[in-house]
Amino acid sequence: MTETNVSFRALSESCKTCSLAELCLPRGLQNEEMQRLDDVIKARRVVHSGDMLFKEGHQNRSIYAVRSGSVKTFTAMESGEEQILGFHLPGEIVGLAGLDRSIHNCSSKALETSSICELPLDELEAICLQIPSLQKQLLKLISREISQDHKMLLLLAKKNSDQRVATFLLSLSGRFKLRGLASNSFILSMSRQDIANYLGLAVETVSRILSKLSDDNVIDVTRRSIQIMDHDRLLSIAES
Amino acid sequence: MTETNVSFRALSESCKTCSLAELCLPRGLQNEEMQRLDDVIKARRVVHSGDMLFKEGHQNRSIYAVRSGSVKTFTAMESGEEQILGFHLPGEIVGLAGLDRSIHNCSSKALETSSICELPLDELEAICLQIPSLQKQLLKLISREISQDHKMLLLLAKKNSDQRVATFLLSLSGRFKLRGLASNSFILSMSRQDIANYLGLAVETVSRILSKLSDDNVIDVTRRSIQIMDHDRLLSIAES
DNA sequence: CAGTGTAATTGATGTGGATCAACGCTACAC
DNA sequence: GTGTAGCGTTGATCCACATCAATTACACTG
Repeated sequence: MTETNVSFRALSESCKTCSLAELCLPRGLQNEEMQRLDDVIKARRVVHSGDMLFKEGHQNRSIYAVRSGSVKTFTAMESGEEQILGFHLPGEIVGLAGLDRSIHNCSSKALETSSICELPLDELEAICLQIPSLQKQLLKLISREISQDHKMLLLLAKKNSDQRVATFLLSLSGRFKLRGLASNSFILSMSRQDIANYLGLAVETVSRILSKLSDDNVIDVTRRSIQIMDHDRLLSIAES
Repeated sequence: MTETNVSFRALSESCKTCSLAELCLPRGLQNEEMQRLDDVIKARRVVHSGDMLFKEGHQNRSIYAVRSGSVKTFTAMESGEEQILGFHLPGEIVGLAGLDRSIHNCSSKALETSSICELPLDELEAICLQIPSLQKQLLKLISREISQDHKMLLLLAKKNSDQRVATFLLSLSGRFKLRGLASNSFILSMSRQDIANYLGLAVETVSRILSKLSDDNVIDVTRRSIQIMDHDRLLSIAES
């Protein structure tokens, strides 16, 4: 997959004109405030598939907003194997687990060519004290992160493999919709391996379930391209 | 279990003299600042086993610090069954998932007679803007919460039942130690059912593993009383 | 466009932990 | 004391998913 899911969106050089502003950190800011946030953003850089945003164990100095493309965050077990903690789409913030400026307890890697805004914590913290609505939005994003993690705890502790895969597809679908993208037809930026790892399953199991869903005409799968044919059915599988 | 794990500690009426201050929100505050935090604390109330601190779906107006005893937080699936998200010991903060003052996405219930400090978000937010080191400590506690959730994601996605139970016991042990309590001999405030639910296992599995660990002289179990006999062995099981 | 490496699929088999069932222990009531 | 209820343990069986193994489908390279 060489092009991003939001390749057709203009990648503005400023939060003020960024089409993702309503989802991202600048939500609710006045024009002048947004300019100050813009000034904080250290760099809007482009990363490629496999590039690291930050590494576990390193000093944490920034959080990152995904502007286009997608990234994953993951942590290593004692044994060395990785556990994927989340996938992040445009408008989502990466690195919130390290807001206290200690060392990173997870790593982050681009899944495809992506555009990333870097926000140094020192400066972000400073303007948060001056712009209460920014502070508020940051807290909202943190709460959302924790809630999302809680949903995953529930998924991993209670749901069977069918429910996990269905829940995963619906989560992606919903997040694409929120971004004004097609929610019933999208490209997976992550491998089956990544999906399996994230969902606590074997690759073969994920593959088999996708095939079964396809046979049952609930979805249509062609390698990384997904079409949701029967959203209700998928939902009832996810929540069964 | 009728008495709390920290029943011997003085339960002060003020953060300034609270023995848990170094673990809790007031960490790093000056004397005068601590007084202002004290003023924010709405109530120091005593709850009993089974009492709810807050309920999923209700409006979120406060966070809570556990002063003595212990509580659990949990969320309900569509089907109604609960999933425990965490256990909270003295000095730990409950309710961080709802810092944005939306509605609670989980519930919290006391596991035993416990003393709880309630901090209304409106006022907490206000003095956070005035006391930067309080703001900092709050962020640290949030980061810790997210990190803890990430450890649980890894546990649920990758660890087998032996590793899960061993990891659980070591986590409790470490947290008791941090509080100056006996780390090798403690009472579980939660039922086998709660442990199993939290770890994504069946009650029978938890029971069997505790028995096996006891047979192997790694721990000693008598109902809810736990003694860790061989910490290193337990660690090697947890990380195997 | 043949050749190679990686990702994904599909089938066959094995197993860890769930489920079902029975029983033991402790606490509390009367 | 005896009864009873809830929690915890232990044993027998089953099954969902992992693992192992083989094959297929692309993507990339020269």
